Amino acid sequence: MEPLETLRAHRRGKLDELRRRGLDPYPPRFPVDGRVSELVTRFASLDSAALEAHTTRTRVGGRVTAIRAHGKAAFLDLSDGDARIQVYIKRDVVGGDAFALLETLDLGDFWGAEGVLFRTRTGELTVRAESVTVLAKGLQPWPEKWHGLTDRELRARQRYLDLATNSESRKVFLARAAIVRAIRSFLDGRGFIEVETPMMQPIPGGASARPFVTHHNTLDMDLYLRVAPELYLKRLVVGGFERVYELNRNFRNEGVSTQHNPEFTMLEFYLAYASYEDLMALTEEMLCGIAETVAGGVTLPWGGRTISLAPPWKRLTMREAVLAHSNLRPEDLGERSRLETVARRFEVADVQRLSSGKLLAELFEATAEPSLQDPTFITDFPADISPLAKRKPGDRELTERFELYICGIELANAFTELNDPDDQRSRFEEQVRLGGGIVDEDYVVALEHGMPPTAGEGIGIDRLVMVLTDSHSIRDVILFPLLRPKEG
RNA sequence: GGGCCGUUAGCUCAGCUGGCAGAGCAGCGGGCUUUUAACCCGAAGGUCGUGGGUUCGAUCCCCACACGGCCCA
Repeated sequence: MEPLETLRAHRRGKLDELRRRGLDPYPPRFPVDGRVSELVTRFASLDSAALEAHTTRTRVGGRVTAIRAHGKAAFLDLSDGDARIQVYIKRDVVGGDAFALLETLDLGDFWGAEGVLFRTRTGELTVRAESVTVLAKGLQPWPEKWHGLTDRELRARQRYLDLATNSESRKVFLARAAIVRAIRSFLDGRGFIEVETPMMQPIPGGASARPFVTHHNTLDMDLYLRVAPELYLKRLVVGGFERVYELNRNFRNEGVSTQHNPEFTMLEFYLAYASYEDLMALTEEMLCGIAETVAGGVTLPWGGRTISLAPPWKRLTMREAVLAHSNLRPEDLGERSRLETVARRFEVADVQRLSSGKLLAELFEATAEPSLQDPTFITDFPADISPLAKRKPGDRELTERFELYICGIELANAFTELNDPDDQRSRFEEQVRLGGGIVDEDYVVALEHGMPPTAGEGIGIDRLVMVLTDSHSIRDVILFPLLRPKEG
C-alpha cells in the first residue's frame, strides 16, 4: 500500500469508527455563539478573574489546526481562518466516551465544542469543553503546519489549501475584495452607474488582442469572448448614460506571464463632458483613496522598495520617456528609416511591417516601461496605435491618451474618446489596412447618432491588486489562474 | 517561441563531480490531566517527475518529454 493511501486509509478508518459509534461525521447543523474571531475579540479584555466571576458558557465551531494531547487531557486549536481559540478537553469533565472521540481526530477536521470560557495560566482564552461534536471529518492529509504550502503550483491548483494554511495568501484575497468594494464605492459616490455588457460578442472590439472564439449552436454563429467592453459602454453613453462603469472579466487568447492571465478583470468607466486630463486627476484621487482604505496609506512596499502614490504623479510623453530612459537622441525618433534602424537595434521583430507609431511604442516598452516604478502617466500616444482615441488638437498624428505605469506595470489606459463618426470609420479602415481589426459599422452608426465629448479609462484590477499587495505575479492575485492540466 | 533553474515520503526540505535514500512536521504504537512549533520513547513510510542512454553500478552524468518558476521575445 502506498503511503498516501495509508494516510487516507487511517482517516477512512476513523470515519468508520465514528459511524460505528452511532455518530454522524457530517451533521447538518451546529448553531454557534458567533465566529471564533468574534468570541476572541469580545472576551479579549476579560482577565481570568472576570471570566471566573461570570461563568460564560459558549458554543464554537472551527477547523482543528493543532492538537496537543496530554494523556487524559488535550488542547485543540479551532480556527475560523481569521483567528483561533483554544479548547481544553479534560476526560474528567467531558467523560470517557467524548474523550475517546480524540482517537478519531485529525488536523483539518471541523469540530464543535461547548463549555465555559477561562484563561489558562499563560493567560490564553480557552473553552473548557463539556461536550465536543464532530462537524466534518477530513479524509485527506493536511499540509505541514508551520510552513504551509509553499509549492507555487500546488498553491494555485489547490487554492483552498493555500488559503487555509498561508495567512499571507488569505490577506491578498481579502485585500482584493476590499479593493473592488472601494472602487465601486468611489464610482457610485460620483454618480456612475454599474452596467453589464456582452461578454460574447459578434465582433470583438475595443482592444487589439486575439479573442477566444465560441459558437452558438441554435443561431449557428461564431461569437467572440470579449477582449474589452469598450464599444458597448460608449454605445451606452450615446444612449444617455453619461457616467457608466463595468467591472468584470475580459478574455485574451494570448500568452501567459507574471502579468498576463487569459481571463482577467478590468474596470472600464466613461465620463461624459470630461477629457483625459480630467481622468488623470480622477485616477490619482481614486487610487490614493483605495490605497488608504486597503493599505492604510499612500506609501506601498514593493519588493523591498517603497513606492509613493502621493500626487501629483509624473507625466511624460511617450517620446520623452524613450529619450529619458535610453541614449537615443530626438533625431533617432524622427525619419522612418532612422526609426527602423533604432528599432532593429532594440531587437524589435517585423520592423518594416510595423507602423511608425507602433515602432515608437515598441521602443518605449524596451527602454522606459520597466523603469517606471513611481506612478507615471505616459501621454501623447501615436494615433495609429490608438484607433478609438481623439486626435490631439494641433498634431493629428498624436492622441489625447495616457497609460499609467506603477512598479513598472501598465495599470491603466485612458483617452478622450473619439466621437467623430467619420474619423472613427476611417480609423477602423486604417486598422484593417494595417492587418488587424474589423470595421464595427454598428458602432459607427451609434456614433452617428451623437456621443457627447467623453473620456474613458480602463484599469487592470488584477495588476492593481498586485501593486497594492506587493504581489509580483498575477497568479498570486487570481484565485484560480489558468494552469495546464497536470499529467495527461 | 528562446534561455536559465526546479521536480526526492502526504507537506517542508537535506542528499559531498556516481557506490544500499535522510531529517522535521503529519500519520501509526506507547507514555503524559494547563499545553501552545507541547514533550518523551518506539516502529514505519520512497517508481528520487516520466521515458530513453552512458556505466559493473545513476537521485547524481547525457538526451527527450511533462509540469512549474524566473528572465527574454
